[in-house]
Amino acid sequence: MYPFRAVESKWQKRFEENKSHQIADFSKNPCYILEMLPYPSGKIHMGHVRNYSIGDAMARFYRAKGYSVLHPMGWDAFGLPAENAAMEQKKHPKTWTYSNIETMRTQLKALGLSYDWSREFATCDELYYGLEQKIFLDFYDKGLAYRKESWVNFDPVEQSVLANEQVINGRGWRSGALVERKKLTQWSIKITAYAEELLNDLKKLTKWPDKVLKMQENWIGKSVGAHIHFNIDGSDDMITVFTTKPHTLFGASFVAIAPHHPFIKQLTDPKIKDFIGECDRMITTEEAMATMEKKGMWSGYDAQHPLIPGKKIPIYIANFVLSDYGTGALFGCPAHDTRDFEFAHLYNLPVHRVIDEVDQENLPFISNGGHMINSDFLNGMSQEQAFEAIINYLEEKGFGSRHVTYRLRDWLVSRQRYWGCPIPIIYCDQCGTQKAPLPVVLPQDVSFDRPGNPLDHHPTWKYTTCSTCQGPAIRETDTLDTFFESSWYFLRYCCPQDSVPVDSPKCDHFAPVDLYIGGIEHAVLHLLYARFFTKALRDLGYVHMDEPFQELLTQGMVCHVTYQDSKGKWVYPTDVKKDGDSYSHITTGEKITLGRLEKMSKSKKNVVDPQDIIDHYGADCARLFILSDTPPDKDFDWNDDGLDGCGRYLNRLYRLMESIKSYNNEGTSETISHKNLLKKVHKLAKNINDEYEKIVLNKVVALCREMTYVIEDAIDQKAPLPMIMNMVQFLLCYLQPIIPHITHEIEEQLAVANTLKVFSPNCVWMMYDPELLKDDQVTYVIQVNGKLKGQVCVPADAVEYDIKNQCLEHIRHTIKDATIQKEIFVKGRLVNFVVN
RNA sequence: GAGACUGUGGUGGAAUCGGUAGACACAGCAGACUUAAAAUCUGCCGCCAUGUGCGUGAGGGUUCGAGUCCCUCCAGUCUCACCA
Repeated sequence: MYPFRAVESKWQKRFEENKSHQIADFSKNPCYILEMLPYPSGKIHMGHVRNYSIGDAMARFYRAKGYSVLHPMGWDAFGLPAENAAMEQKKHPKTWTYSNIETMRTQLKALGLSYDWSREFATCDELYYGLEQKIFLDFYDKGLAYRKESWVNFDPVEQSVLANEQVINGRGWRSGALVERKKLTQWSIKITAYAEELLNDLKKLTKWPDKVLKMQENWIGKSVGAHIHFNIDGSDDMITVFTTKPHTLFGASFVAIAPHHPFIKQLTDPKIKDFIGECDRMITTEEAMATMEKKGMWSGYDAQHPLIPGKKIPIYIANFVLSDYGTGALFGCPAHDTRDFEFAHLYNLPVHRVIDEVDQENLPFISNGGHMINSDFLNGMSQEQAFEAIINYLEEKGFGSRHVTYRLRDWLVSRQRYWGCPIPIIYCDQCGTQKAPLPVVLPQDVSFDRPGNPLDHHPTWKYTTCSTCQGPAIRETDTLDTFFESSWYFLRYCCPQDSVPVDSPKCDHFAPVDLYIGGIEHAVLHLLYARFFTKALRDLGYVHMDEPFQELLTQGMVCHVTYQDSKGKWVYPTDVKKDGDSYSHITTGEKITLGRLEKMSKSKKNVVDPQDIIDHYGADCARLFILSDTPPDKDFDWNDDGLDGCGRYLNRLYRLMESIKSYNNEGTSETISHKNLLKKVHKLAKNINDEYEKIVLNKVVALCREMTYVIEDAIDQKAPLPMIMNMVQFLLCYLQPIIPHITHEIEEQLAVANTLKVFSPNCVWMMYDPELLKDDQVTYVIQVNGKLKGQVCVPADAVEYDIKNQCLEHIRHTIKDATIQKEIFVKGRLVNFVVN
């Protein structure tokens, strides 16, 4: 039996003592492999094990191939759970966080992950967030960080802003209180300044999954159209609308504005005030938004149609018009827009058709085809022609202009929270908004005994002096959204101790990240923010690259079946006993029903603790199992049976080693059969190399298992020892990235017995010999009318004529006297006879 | 409502360019070893069944040949969701 406990701790100790995973040689080819950093919530979960096993296999692969691999790890350590823990367990967020980090670091080390721990940091380290404040001020100087009033989700119990995803059915996810829409002055980051570049550079990301590129493209949401100005009857004001279909302007029958459009301020009718209040209350959840009934109210004003003198169209306030998209106003053309059509029906507004196409009588008519009608000078044009023509006309007359709008909004970063990076700003009555001297350090003595932001309640911290006039001033008490920290940590790993946020030469050496691995749930926000930071930091001179992550692998979720008792309560897998086809509770004996496979989550209790797996089976076994059956990008279904199989395989490897150690080499000589086994090894070696390059690690494992059987055959067939040792070198080399402990142990033990050296101390990647990939025999498949009828083995240099004849001989009895009408010959593969 | 992706044995999954469907594993079955068990080893393992059979969600098409390409439909998963 393979003594995994002793072996694993031995090698982990040795790796650490030898600093095996720190970068020794800066002249070699650099390669940066990175996995998304974890939130230190307490202990690691299976998702971490999967993410980091994939990353570690790739890091070890490239290291073994001779690259100087940067493979760091750190902690995304700011965030709300630390404050919740402070309230529930009376622990200081800092204490809680660092103690969790301690636990999780120990766990990651127990998995044998090859991180360069000398570069580790937590984003809540004073050094890290202090330098982040420098970046914030750089953004501020460039106008990329600014304060604006915006509508936010405000939780009245928590006294804090909530992110959209923290609002569930209109209530705060934790307090359960009805969320209010509130207008607050908040710090925002001008990500929209980079919208066009963020969109265009998606083209450069050729090694990103299409799905993620598409999601980012949709998120940025570029729309090309026009601004059109409408004069208001009886007012000096003007309403500007954004539209992507300016050519349908002659079909306009109303203008609709958002409930918070500036024009509303002029309206005094109490009924309108009521209506706006109603709109405010209705919003919040996304599904509700989508299914919400359209409601509108006439503002009491009409707009003058810009192109039809004397024609007036009503101005409505409508609940479905978004105040922060476009101009917060639109014109409705019911004939060619479903939403406008619906609205027109509701309020009996006219429907004017302006696009015609044969056999398309029904309204609303929505398509890119047809030609313009009822539209004066646009009549007869295609939609594209009319689009250009009307924009030119509007610009000429000063009625409007070409305009591009993005769905992407600026990034609101203020949070009324303690456990985050303080926004380094002070407010002085005399001098206004001032940059704070850095670093702005979080005070330790805070209390969480009342709602709201502890920084705001702190008796002294908030009060300071203005750095310009030395007069009294107060600090900004909001902290930054924690996505801020994860937007540049990958640059910091290149220079974790430097006194500047990012040291350009060090960063230029390793960045951009060659391979970034993490969950699909970060497809938009984190990855978009990180891309934005990279571009902004480039423009500030910190880095010299456009994109942070060359290749992206989004690994699938780890899933497990769910169990429920008769009352519908979730039950942990460890509490379930299986008897044949039925399941029962291990202590109460109650009947348990099997639910569907779902992502492992604490709330459904369908979790398996990685620590239990490491304790019972060892790190190599856990790593092997999680990499073996499922491609990294697909969801992984956990089942304990597979784990036993992996344990058996490790034992098998260990036995293989022992049989080699006691191998009797006397009187053996190489035969053709041995040579063929060697060829098999080289063929497998080629495939394994290819699969590693493609990060299809489940196939790497499958092919390695095949290679193991070939070596066992070679031993059974008494192949010469040097040949067997050579085969084992291949196998150990290819398995080492996946199961590092056992492979190092076997290498060491065989090195004592013989003279094998594969990867320690100096890595040599085993490369197959192309000569040995060639076959002197080729198998041809014989088909009749495309159906398989047999196969034949011919010498590799056989000519087409001979092969065909041999095949024909083989199937003559099957086709009897049918005439052969055609013969298809595919070199090296098959012969197909077409008969009538 | 819009879009994207996926669909292969009891299960996870293989199958370069359209060329032997089911690699590798899990589960299962039978046997060997053993006083016995564990471990290990050997064999079997898509279906009907014994053949010119059927079979990659269903139906059609292109082709000498389709899991792979095209069309229609069904199911599931995910993303976006009044974006003017």
